[in-house]
Amino acid sequence: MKKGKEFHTFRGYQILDLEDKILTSSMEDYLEMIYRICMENGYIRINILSRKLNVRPSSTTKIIQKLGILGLVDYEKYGIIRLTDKGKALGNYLLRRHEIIEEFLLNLGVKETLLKDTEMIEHSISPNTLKNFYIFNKFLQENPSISNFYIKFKEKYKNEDIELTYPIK
Amino acid sequence: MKKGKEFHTFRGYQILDLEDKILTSSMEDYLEMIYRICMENGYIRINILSRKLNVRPSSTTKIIQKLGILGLVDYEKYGIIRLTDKGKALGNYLLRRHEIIEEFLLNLGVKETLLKDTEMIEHSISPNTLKNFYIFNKFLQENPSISNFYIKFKEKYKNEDIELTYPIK
DNA sequence: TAAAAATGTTAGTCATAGGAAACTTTATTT
DNA sequence: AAATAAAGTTTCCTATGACTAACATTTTTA
Repeated sequence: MKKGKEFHTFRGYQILDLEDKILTSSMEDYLEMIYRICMENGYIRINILSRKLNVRPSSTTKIIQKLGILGLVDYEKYGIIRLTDKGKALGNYLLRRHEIIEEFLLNLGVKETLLKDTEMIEHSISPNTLKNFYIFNKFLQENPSISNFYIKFKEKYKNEDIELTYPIK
Repeated sequence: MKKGKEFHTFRGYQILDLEDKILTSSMEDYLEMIYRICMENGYIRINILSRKLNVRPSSTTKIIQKLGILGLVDYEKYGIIRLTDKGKALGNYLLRRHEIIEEFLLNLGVKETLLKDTEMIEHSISPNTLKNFYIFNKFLQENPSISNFYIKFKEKYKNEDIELTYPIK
């Protein structure tokens, strides 16, 4: 009987996730970006998407084909990419998740690494943890005095050198 | 001139990280576990480590060889694994990081998925974000009345159905 | 101490998702 | 319309870190 406290490697978790998740982390990133742009523009092309995500078109083609098979985008060779209803629903969730995490990190005081940390955490947390992030955002929103108090509290530690960086080169 | 707002895929970030990071995420998981056990036991063996991380011994052997080359563990074929000073310093940091994140999530109300979320976030955040987590823990610790107030606040939303889960099967 | 069991290693396979190069198709110019 | 440029695709390659199977070594037990 496992105690539910079983450790796994990062890779191990990823492999376990494959079994019950529809999309891999990278596929989610593509879909999220497609959603962002299609909501404005109606469609997107391989090239633009590649540039937005800093990958080569050949990588994008491959992923789009997969998203097509999954019924998340409408797409045929050399054509434009559009979201299906299913793709829209999922894309909307992904963007929402992104925004909750981004606001959460912002509330905590994260700045320079905001985008990267958001994009990495997106793929790391369970729906319930996301909900907790969301509730925390709400908490600060509804209690501005605590929010301000917290901001002042942070200031104290701002320059304090708590060594929380890699100890070796 | 990039605006520092450049998006990347999950994979893209991982590949960028390889350039300036010493260890991959999985290697960090192995080292952290080695540290946990060596601090108690002085050494560890391939088999035990494999069981702890839910991987096969052949996977462990390969990673240990890499950690050996990096000078983080002392190890020779069929022998025991010990941490070098360098390995201890890094392992200590990794465990510390783990514990800060775990406490942070606990403070937010994460329970069932605590271990998995902690292990995933470990590899997702920058040192500065870790520091922000740490400061938040301190904040609640030093302000128990706010901490209690926050716990009550969470209760209100506990059963509220904010749909923050995958919208499709 | 010889046989059996447990432990550890090596070699080869897999999937993901990135890239380069060569090619095809579509769009733009002249 | 033909030539050129841009966009997209395909094929093949790479790395990581899982796995299995076969083999080697060490430890235990009879």
